[in-house]
Amino acid sequence: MREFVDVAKALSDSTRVRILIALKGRELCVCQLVELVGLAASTVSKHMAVLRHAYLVDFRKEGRWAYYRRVGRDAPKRAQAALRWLDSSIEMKKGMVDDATRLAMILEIPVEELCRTEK
Amino acid sequence: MREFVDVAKALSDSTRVRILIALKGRELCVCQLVELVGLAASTVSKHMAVLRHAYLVDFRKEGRWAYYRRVGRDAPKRAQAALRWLDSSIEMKKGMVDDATRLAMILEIPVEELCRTEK
DNA sequence: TGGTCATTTCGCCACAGAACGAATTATAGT
DNA sequence: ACTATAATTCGTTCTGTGGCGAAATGACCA
Repeated sequence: MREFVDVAKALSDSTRVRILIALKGRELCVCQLVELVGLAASTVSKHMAVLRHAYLVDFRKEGRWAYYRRVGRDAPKRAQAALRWLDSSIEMKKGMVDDATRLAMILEIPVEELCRTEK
Repeated sequence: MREFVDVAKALSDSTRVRILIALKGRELCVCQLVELVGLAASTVSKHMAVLRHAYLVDFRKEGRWAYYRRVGRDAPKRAQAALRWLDSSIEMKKGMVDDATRLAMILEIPVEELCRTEK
């Protein structure tokens, strides 16, 4: 019950949903997510903490970078069910398409270059 | 997308989740829901408006009473999928059992009597 | 050891939303 | 028509959360 509501809360913000959709089938670095959603790094980091606590994402640190990915089969069932619900509910339209093309462009750029703070 | 987040928001409050669980397989009057969750009628009414706008519940008015029920097959797919997700995620434990027995007691009382304001 | 840089944590502000009681609306009964 | 009452809407208060920039953390490099 408590856990269910926590997961629902995690899914009840459009930025977090955009991130989860972007993470479908791939892992992404924080700086790539920052570029995708166009918010401050601290804000994105906070969002990722929310997703982590709901067991919707996992991450690994590689040097200075943190790569986030969706949780796998070892995650709680409610998290997997939530991701299935998300994927089955989202239709590709409006903002989603924009994100998809934007993400494609981001993936073109090497991470080392993308993360340069100046830009 | 927008719609998905709205549904997720509707599910991200424990009172609303309790109500949706109570509504599984039956319709309930507002005064019964008030009795169940123990909140002010105005608060419950607002919760029901949120659930309505997310297309998770429907209602019919019978005289002074308003009977709420879960939406049926004619509702948006995302709403039905959300309810399926809810049902599959909730396990009967802790607060849920309390609600179940409490609801059983409430159902014993005729609505006309239950809605008497004095009590 | 010191400097740079990606990420997170902290402190703050602004707004969304959950709660209540009071006022309003609508229906039933007299 | 008047009263009673179930439900909703309104106005208010308070807590929770999203946003940012600044400071702290931790890793790499020189």
